[in-house]
Amino acid sequence: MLSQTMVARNSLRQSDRIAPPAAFISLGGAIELMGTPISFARNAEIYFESESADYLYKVESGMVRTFKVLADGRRQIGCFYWPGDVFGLEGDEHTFSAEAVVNSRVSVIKRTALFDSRDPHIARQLWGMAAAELQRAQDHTMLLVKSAQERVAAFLMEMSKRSSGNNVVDLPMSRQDIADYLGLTIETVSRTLSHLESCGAISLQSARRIMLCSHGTLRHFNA
Amino acid sequence: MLSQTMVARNSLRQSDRIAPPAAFISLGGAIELMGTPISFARNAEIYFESESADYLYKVESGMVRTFKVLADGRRQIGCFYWPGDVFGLEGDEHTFSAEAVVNSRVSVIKRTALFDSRDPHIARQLWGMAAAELQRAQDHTMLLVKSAQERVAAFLMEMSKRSSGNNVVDLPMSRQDIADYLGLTIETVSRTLSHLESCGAISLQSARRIMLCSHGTLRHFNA
DNA sequence: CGACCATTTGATATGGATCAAGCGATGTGG
DNA sequence: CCACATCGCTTGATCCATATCAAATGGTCG
Repeated sequence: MLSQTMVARNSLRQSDRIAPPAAFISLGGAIELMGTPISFARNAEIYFESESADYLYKVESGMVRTFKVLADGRRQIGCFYWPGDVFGLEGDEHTFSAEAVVNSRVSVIKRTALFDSRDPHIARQLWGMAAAELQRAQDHTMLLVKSAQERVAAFLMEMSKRSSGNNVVDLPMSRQDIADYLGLTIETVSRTLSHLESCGAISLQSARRIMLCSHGTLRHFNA
Repeated sequence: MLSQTMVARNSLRQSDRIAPPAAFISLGGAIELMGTPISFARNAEIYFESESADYLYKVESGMVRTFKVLADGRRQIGCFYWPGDVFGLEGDEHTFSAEAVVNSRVSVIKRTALFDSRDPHIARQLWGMAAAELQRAQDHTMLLVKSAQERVAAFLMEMSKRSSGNNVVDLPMSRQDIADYLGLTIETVSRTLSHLESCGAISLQSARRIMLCSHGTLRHFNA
């Protein structure tokens, strides 16, 4: 129950932000009409825990993680967001911080621009996002009560579904990221991956490139 | 990682429903204007996982739990809802089942009555509920990565805050409910409570009535 | 009183954390 | 181009928190 992480919390350097914030198109109809994407370097901070949540964000390329650092220094990752995902949809202030996992482009739009809109199309999109976010959080809760094998297997299947769709998964995130998402240590994640490989369920082509050989076996481990 | 639960899943008896469903006032303005509350007996089912989520529910008295039964038979409780709380706000179909923890009264309203409304007051209330629900789910996630002591201490403080507000907490739910909420076993919950008592942090006046003696100590355990 | 159910307590087992070392890739300076 | 430092990952040995198995206790209702 102690400090697993302590990772690069020095990610506030302004230099991480590659491009300056663009002017936002303050609405024209739908969420697709956002401002020019902003680029964030690997590990750059996008927003911080407790900042007021004035904007919504959409991943255009790369990957974003949201997380919270507990009193004892451990980091819990709330979610990984893929291109197309919207994040930052919370209450009045952010409950998590957000960082780029790899170099990423993110578009931004003022919350009020959407929430004040009377356009039923926008309202429907917003509710869809809220429902998706709640679903993610609930799924995450269900993950955390499973065994290490089940968590890792479920994680791989989720990553597979979100990425290519084929059997080879390229993980943009580190073992520490995975561990902090699954509520495990890097050692356990690593060992579990090795074990899944020895079972023939997966093949570790490199640390970050994994081939899922037997979805059946994985699903079995996932229970 | 095996069957902790297997509890009363035979809760579908019609007799559990004390009163017949009342006619709903199909909107007049706000959520307060719901139909006559329906009574549910202890452990009675309110809705089932995967049913289409056509209604929203508000606890008028008693307590409601939402839960999901995993493939291996374990039960995970998603949330306990107190009087005044609204539940059932999910996507198009329920991801959890809902049951009364004790004899309870629940008011019901058709989702469409609210979602189709153009009343900005209602829209604001809906977003408030969605935000609360998301917050609950995220807090729950953070709970599940803590130690048993931290989970139990956090649980007690949450219960204290939600109920009387004073130092004596009456728990309407069983140890099994608590265990399934915290992702622990009943034995661990029981032992942890005993330990907290031996530390002087709490006093077990009876199994379900707990006095919080030292909020400081509890908060310390909670980390 | 006696049956039943919820809770507590005890003894032991085990999954994952922790501590520690080794390994492979990547990058840097000489 | 190679020696070497660094970083991310894996593997090994051991420890500990919590699960599991088992029994005792207490509270409730007929």
